[in-house]
Amino acid sequence: MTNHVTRAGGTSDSRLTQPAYDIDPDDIPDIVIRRLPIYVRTLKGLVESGSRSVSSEELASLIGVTAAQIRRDLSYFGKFGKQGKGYDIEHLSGAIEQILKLDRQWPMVLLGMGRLGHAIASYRGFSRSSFTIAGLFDADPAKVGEKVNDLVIRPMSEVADAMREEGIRVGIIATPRVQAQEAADLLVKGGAEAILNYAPVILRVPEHVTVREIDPVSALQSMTYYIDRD
Amino acid sequence: MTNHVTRAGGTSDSRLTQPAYDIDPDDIPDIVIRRLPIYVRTLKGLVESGSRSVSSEELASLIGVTAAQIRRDLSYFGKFGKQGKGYDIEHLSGAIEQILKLDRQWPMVLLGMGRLGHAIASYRGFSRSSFTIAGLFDADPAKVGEKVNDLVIRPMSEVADAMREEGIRVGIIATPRVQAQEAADLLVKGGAEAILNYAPVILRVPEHVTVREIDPVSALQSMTYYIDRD
DNA sequence: TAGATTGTTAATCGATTAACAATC
DNA sequence: TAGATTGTTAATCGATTAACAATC
Repeated sequence: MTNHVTRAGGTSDSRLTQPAYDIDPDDIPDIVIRRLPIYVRTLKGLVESGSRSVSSEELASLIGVTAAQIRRDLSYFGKFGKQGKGYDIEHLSGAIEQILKLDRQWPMVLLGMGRLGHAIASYRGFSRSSFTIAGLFDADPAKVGEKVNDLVIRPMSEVADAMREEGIRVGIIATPRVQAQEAADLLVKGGAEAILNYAPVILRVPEHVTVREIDPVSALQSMTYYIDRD
Repeated sequence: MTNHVTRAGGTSDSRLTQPAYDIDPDDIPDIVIRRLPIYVRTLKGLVESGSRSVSSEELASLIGVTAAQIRRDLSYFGKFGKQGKGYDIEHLSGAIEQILKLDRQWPMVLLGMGRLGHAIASYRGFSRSSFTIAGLFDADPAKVGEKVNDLVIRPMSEVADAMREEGIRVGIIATPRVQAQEAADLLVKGGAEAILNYAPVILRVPEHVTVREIDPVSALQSMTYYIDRD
């Protein structure tokens, strides 16, 4: 789930909102990291609505968590608020984006260009959110060469080389289930450190690679448990 | 997250693998419920591969969890294995499917027929997994009447009535962000007890309604935190 | 029977919450 | 200044793991 990064030498600028000592990503619970995107999203919504600052209490009620949790989560990374005032929305939003490394655009490769792959390739939500699909790949020679949104589908065998050449370290798997592990292996070979997996399989990857599953079927299958009458 | 079901009167058939006393769904951690679909999926894979029984140890290594966790999870629901032997794969799989109420087909309504909605409507994975899309709805009159896979898109205003008439209690939201809460309200009005939400918003729903989020952007945004070099 | 593996309890680990001193 | 709200610590809650008696 996590890797073993240690950030290099702390700076001595005491005005930084980041704590002066180094943060080891391994010291911060992954569950906290997974909440940060929701904080950013909600803060950006507040910016749109014209607000300038929020208290942890207000933010918490918007998100549906406790104020204590928000304050504790943020305290892992530094001090971002003002007692009596709350948080400056733009500042906090920017700070979390920096923590998550969302202050840049991440190119991604997409593996598997069936129905699902096509839908993902055409999805507009990624680019607004620091991500760009930069390469499409499929194992089926019949699909290779097809053009999808200005990108040409390339042969699966070229993934690893393409990733290294283009400095891509994020991959999306949208292959059929049985080819997903193979796809993951290729991504790892290409130097992937983050994999978004739409295939219904648990992938085996080295410890330094993070994987997140997108699994609507499992989500549905767990909800029916709670449904009352038949 | 959970509701307040109590199953009616326990049976006296002592051969049942289900415990004779009643299980209150609220007594079982949601995190356990969310793992059950993965157990089923993995067991079905084992059936395909021709195996007849598995130990908790083997199953655990396939899934990437501990054997203790699997045994403890299952113990919430009854006794499914044989000491010295392990679990009969078909039997365990069937038992968990019954617990999750996957021993039937669940009709669903899909709200929002933009790009994403179309992709979801065309997805084949649901029907193999106890779910059927039975109704398509959109707020845009221009889309109403359009035929997608044998289903005609109906006006959003008809959702609640359609759900009640057809006895549908599962809904999928694929509307734009700003219309998602409105869509959720309509689903609740129609008697929904389970909502799969693809829109990037936290939905407000009554306590007896379960919601699960499908949020690939947040998943990506939390993974970049762990990426090493820039 | 001996060996293997379950089901379950108690110990451990980790995350959430409550409380409050610090401080804007 | 008084009031509000943060940042942080300690207490609580909940989930995971280890260990092992029960038993196939």
